[in-house]
Amino acid sequence: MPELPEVQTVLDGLIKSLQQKEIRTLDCHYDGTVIHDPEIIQPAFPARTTAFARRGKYMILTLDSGNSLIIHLRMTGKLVHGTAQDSPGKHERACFVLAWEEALHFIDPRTFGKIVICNTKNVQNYLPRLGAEPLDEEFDHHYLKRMLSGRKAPIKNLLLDQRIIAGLGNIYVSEILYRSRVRPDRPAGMITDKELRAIVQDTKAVLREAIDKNGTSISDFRRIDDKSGEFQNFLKVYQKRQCPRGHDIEVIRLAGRGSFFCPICQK
DNA sequence: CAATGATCCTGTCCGC
DNA sequence: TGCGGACAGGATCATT
Repeated sequence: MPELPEVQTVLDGLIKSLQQKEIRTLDCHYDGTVIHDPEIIQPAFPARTTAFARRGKYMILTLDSGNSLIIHLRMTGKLVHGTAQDSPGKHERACFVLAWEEALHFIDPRTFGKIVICNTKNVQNYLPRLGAEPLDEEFDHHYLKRMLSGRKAPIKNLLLDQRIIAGLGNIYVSEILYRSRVRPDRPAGMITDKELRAIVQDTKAVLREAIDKNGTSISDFRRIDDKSGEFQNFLKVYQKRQCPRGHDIEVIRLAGRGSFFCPICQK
């Protein structure tokens, strides 16, 4: 499940493998995967990428045709660098055809992923309201306190809310709360200042470590070169039976998702 | 507005 | 061997 570190890993791979190469076409092999803005500047292709950016779990590529690409991998999407001769695989939903028979294949078994091509001036219309970037200075305990004060929903639900923090998903929220020693079902508004500071620090630390390890490959996530990330080897509670201190992990359902935590280490 | 639940979708796993 | 059903979950929409 690509979260911020996985998206950043894919984006870093794109910056290296796509660079300013000419994109000749964007083929769609599954109805609904590629979304066209009515105000696309024609011809959209061929085009070259002039800027690569990430906002939350969205990748935004600025093209020199006046258009932009917004890519969201959702659950199972991946981009794989290959050749244009590869016949579309069973789960290939779209394909960027490059010069010299190169291609970027968009593989997405569960079909939730999306690629938007839009006029660059319309990019914001295709992005939802997103909260702070967790690695920006703006994301500190003052911000978190402001967003969570008075809220009664479990802390985990709100850390997953992209309108509050952009980029966290189920795996990293579980890991962050374990490090901060806060139970995921605690009402968010009741978290102490000291704990909020810990959550902010641990969020930044976990994300930086995970980016450093090229993300977490739990099920489908792969890098552009189809290699796995390595952070799955450093998870402490997610899908674990015991925490590092040997206590049994408890699994509960929050926000419709499996939530792993240590009932002894986390208060 | 806040909180919760259903929905989309398919590969995988489990029990029979 | 194969079938049905539960499960996985990011974002969005509907409901209370």
